[in-house]
Formats: sequence, C-alpha cells, structure tokens
Amino acid sequence: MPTIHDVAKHAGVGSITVSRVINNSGYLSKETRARVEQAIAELGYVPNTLARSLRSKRTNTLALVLTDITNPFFTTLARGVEDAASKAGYTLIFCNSDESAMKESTYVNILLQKQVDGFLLVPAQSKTTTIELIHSRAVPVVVIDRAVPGIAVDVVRCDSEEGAFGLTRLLLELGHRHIACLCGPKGVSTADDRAAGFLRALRSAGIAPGRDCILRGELSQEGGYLMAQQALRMAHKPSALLAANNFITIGAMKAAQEAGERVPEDIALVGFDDLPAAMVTFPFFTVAIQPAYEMGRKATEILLQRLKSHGAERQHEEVIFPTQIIVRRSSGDSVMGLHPIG
Amino acid sequence: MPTIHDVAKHAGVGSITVSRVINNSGYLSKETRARVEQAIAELGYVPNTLARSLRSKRTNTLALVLTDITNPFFTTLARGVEDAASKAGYTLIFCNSDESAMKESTYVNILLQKQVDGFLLVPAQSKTTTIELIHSRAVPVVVIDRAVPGIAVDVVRCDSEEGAFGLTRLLLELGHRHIACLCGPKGVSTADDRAAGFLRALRSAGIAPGRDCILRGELSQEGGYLMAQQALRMAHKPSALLAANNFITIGAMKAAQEAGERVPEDIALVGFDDLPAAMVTFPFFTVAIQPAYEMGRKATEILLQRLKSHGAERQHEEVIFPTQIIVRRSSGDSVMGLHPIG
DNA sequence: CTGTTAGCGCCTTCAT
DNA sequence: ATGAAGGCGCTAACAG
Repeated sequence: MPTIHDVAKHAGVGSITVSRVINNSGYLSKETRARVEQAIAELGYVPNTLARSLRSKRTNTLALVLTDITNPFFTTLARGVEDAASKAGYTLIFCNSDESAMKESTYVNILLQKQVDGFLLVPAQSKTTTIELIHSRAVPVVVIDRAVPGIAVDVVRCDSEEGAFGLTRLLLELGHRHIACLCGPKGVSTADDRAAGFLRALRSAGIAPGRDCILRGELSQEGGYLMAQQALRMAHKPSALLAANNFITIGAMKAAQEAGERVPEDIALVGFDDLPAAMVTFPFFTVAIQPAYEMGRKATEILLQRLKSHGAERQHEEVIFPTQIIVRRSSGDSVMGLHPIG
Repeated sequence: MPTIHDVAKHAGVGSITVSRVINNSGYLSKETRARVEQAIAELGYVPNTLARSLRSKRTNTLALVLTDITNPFFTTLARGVEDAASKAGYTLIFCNSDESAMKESTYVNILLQKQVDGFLLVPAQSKTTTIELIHSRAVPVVVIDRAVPGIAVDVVRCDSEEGAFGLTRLLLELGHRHIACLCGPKGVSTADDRAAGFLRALRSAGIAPGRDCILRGELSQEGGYLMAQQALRMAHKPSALLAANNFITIGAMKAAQEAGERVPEDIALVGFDDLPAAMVTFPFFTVAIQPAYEMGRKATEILLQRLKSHGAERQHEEVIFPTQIIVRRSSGDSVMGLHPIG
C-alpha cells in the first residue's frame, strides 16, 4: 500500500507536492505535476481518507439512521438521501434501528465515533435523547418523517394529521359512521398525529369517538393483521378501517380476507403510504401518500446547508410536506342507507 | 471535543491506560479503571475511530455495493448483510451503482480510500475490472447474486439457469409451445443464465426456439412493459411469458392489461423473485424465488471468515442456492388442445 | 500493572 | 514554485 511518501520519493519531490497534486491546491509547475501523476499511476497510489479526515476533521460521510429499510417508504426516502448526498460528494452510512431506541442510540454512538459529518435521523421514539447526544457533539442533524417535540432541530416531515383527517373525512362522506383506526405504537409521532387527525375528523362530523376506535400495534404486516382481527371481533363491528401505514394496510387486508369480509363491499379499508408503482400489480388501496424521495432529498439539502454554513446558527427549519390522497377501490362507494355529510 | 490525553490528565494516568480501558485490553487495577471510567463520563469523551483505524489499519466497516436498493430483492439481501455485519461489530456503507459499471468503479474507489475492511459486491456487469481493482489492494471481496467468469473470487448466488429451466418446464407442461423470455441486459449473469435455462428447457422438449423468443431490456418495470408490448405485437404471439425479475413481471402485467390480454386466460406470465409478503395484497404470480436474506447473510459470513483468517489464502468458495418455484394463478391451468409433455 | 516512545498518512504553517 | 517540521488522536512495541 504505497503512501504519499512513496510517491514523493518515486517522483523525486517532497511529499507536500504530491498532496498538492491530489488536492489541486497551490502552485505547481506543469512538469512536476506530470511527474507526480505518473508516479501515482505507476505505484497505483490511492490516498488514505482516514489520515486526511484525521487532519481535516471532515469525513465527507453522512449517516442515515432509519427504522426499517425493508419498508419501501424508507427505501425510496433513502434513495432521495443517497442521490443528494452523492451528488454533493458525500457517502452514506445507513443503519436500521428496528424501531428500537436502544439500537438507535448504539448506532448513533458508533457513528459519532466514526466522525460522520452529519446525521439524517428517523427517530424510533418521540424522545429527544438521541438528538441531544448528537447536538452535544456539535454535529448537525436533520430529523425526517417524525416530529420530536421539545427540542429545537431541523425537521422534514409530512402532515400526518391532515392526511388522516382527509382520509377519515372521505370515509365519513361515503357514509361510514363507525370507523376504527389501526394505529402504530404510542410515542411514534406519525402514529399519534394520524390518530389525532382521525379523531378531529370524527368530531368535525359530530361523531363521538368510541372508546376503542383506536387500536395500537406494530407498524408491520403482523401488527395490522392483529389489529384488524381485533377490530373485526368487536361487538359493534366497524364498517371501515383506517390503517396507519402500508404494511398495516396489507396485514388488515389479510385479516379481512381470512374473516370472509370482502373489501370494500363488507368493510372499507384506507391507509397511509403507497407501494411504488413498480411493485403493485393491481392498484387497489385508497391511500394518503407522502413524497418519500422528495423528503429524503430535502432533508439532505438542509443538512448540507448546515454543513456549509458551519457555525452560522440559523433558525431551525421545519418543512412539512402535504400528503396526497389517492382514491381507489378499497374505500368503496357510498354506504347505502346512511346520509353522507357535507 | 476531549481527546484521550484530556481524559488521561483528568484521571491522572497515562494516555495508554485510557486506551486500555476503552479497549478492554491488558491488565488494569480496578481502581485505575474506575477512575478512568469516571473521567470519561465526566468529560463526555468519545473515542475517535478515525485515529484508531489509522493506527490499527482496521475500520470495522464493510461496503455493500449493489445495483438498486429500491428493488425489494436487494433490500432483503441488504438486511441479511447488515444483520450479520452488525452482529460481528461491523458497520455498513452501501452504494447504488444503478447497473452502471462506471458508478460502480467510482464508488469502489471512494470506498477503498475510506479503507473499508471488505466488500460485498453485486457487479453491474459480468466484468472482472472492479474485482481486480479491489484485489489489487489486497482487500477481500465477496460477489453476490451474479457470477463473474474469468476470476477467482468468492461468490454467493442462486441457480438462475435451473430456476428458469423449471419455470419454462412448468409452462411447457401446461401445454405452452410458444413462450417469450423477457430478459435483462446482456452481460448481466443472472439474465444470461435465465435465458440459457429457458433455452435448455425448450430444447429438452424438442422445441426449436424461435429467433426472437428472447427479448432484452432493462431490469425494471419500464423494461418489462416495453418488452411485453413487443412480445404481444409479434406475428406469432406467444401464449406465455417468462420474466427475468420481479419488476419486469409487473411491467409485463401492465402491458398485458393495457393490450386487453387477460392473465392467465389469454396469456400466462411467470417470473423471478417474489415481493415480500408484507407488500403483496393478492398473491398472484407464479415465480421462482431466491433466498435473498440468506444470500446476504451467507456472503457476509464468508467475508468475515476471510477477514479473520487474514492472509491464509484458502480456496475461493462458490455457494449456489437453489431457487424455489411457487405456483400461483398467473401461470394458469393446462392450455386446451395441446398435449402436455411428460 | 503502568508509562514512554514512536509513528500511522496526511496536511497546515512557515520558510526558502 | 517547492519543501521541512510538526501534529491530528490513537495505539504497538517496548520499557519499567
């Protein structure tokens, strides 16, 4: 593994000259540069970024900590991050926290040790500890997808509350009066916001929410399956389900099918987050979609801004994208015998 | 940002002692350790992995270079890699080559500069250049998913040829005599192998393959869409399609729907790679599936082995997983008026 | 059990 | 236009 000194010796120059060639900095005569470049080629020299970073205090590396790259929403988001990062000359380290605050903090610690220049974080829980840890080391961080109340930090997310409101409103307009919300765990801001939007829509229609109209479970197919089973077994069975994410929607669908309930004839089902077009054979679900790629891109841009303007303590930004509701078959037509509202 | 010296001073010891505490190496008295640990806590010291790696020549980082994390096959594979890597104390840097050999080599160069300890590589093309580059720096690499002829290297992949043979055989047994293969680009080993298996099955049934029964295109939904359109417009329209991957399958489905062809009644459609259960509402496609997670895990294990046994030049391994054929609706029932083969 | 010395490979500072 | 010295934060190799 040749070093800068080997190259210098080989070219008959000082090592700093080689450094200047690599970095295109300072003054160099054409001949010297040519000689050095040839030496580099001959030895197959590759600069050691580690040593460079040790000196310069910059690694040109960003960290993306999210909950589960297996979910296409996050996959798409990750592509947005990677494309923006790599265009700006940064590489990306990514880690899956699996919705565990402990894994998250373990990873963040490792990444801090690796001296990453900045963090993109999808927090597992609406807690400030991880962010405080990062702040304490003066490393910039942009939170994606989920709000974290009680701390000043850049956030890029979607208006989950409004999206849930819209979806619920849609169901209400179709005549549904008894709706269950299959929600993610408490403490996950998107889940909580979606529950809130759901409740606001009910109240806006003058409907008193039942005590068990909000079910809590994992943001997974399994979670959706279990919650839907529970909903379908309720004494006063709901005529519509609102699922808090794509996997929950699929799980709920499975549960409905198993229970012999047709969607949407017997029960309507709407959800959050679409699957990418490339993965869907029969577009079926009515959903509120979030611009995942765009969110990743925007968050990375903000982070890169912070990196550029180093200490210049600008105000923290909160970018909130709107969700978009796509009506398809799973929400069904008007429910007969009920009066649509407004 | 406190350094090891600050901690040493604070604790009244030499810096090497602090190093020993951090790394749990060498002998230490209980009191010294306690004192150092307290100093670490008080100063909020975090070791600098960069400096450590510069000395130790190990970064505890692996690189995963694949073509497109957006494809659930690779997403699942990536989880297999990450889980295995993180269990062994390694972190992961991943990059998308987008099937471009140039992007691939750019990334590999950056990753070499970053001194990653090893590579997991899904080569964009069946060329040896990238692997030779990595080898030339004496860094271990395990190739995943695709064969690279002409170079001695560890490979973990699936038996694409056999999988395509099986799928084609299935179609033949259902009575299809005129089948088109919607294949990926030339030079991608999985695509080529699948074409080969397809042809072998035709020949084994005594069928002379038509001259345009193999179409080439991108491994994407768009590619599948275009190839299927082409196939459906052929003078002697095929009665069945074999798609080389999951996205091509979906694209072909779209094209069939648009052309008013019902699957499987008017045309059968089978493919490679399933979508994860969590993403599929109506399991429909007959497919040959590859154990993506397992492939990622296995490849990482081999890489970690190499890392452990450092110079011990063992024989290179080639692990070939079997594919598994799952018969669902898209392959249809027997075609009437044709004689199924043995 | 603990400390000293001497770099790892690179680049900033200052000199020539 | 080029080079010499010194140090980033850490740890191997030796002392003691």
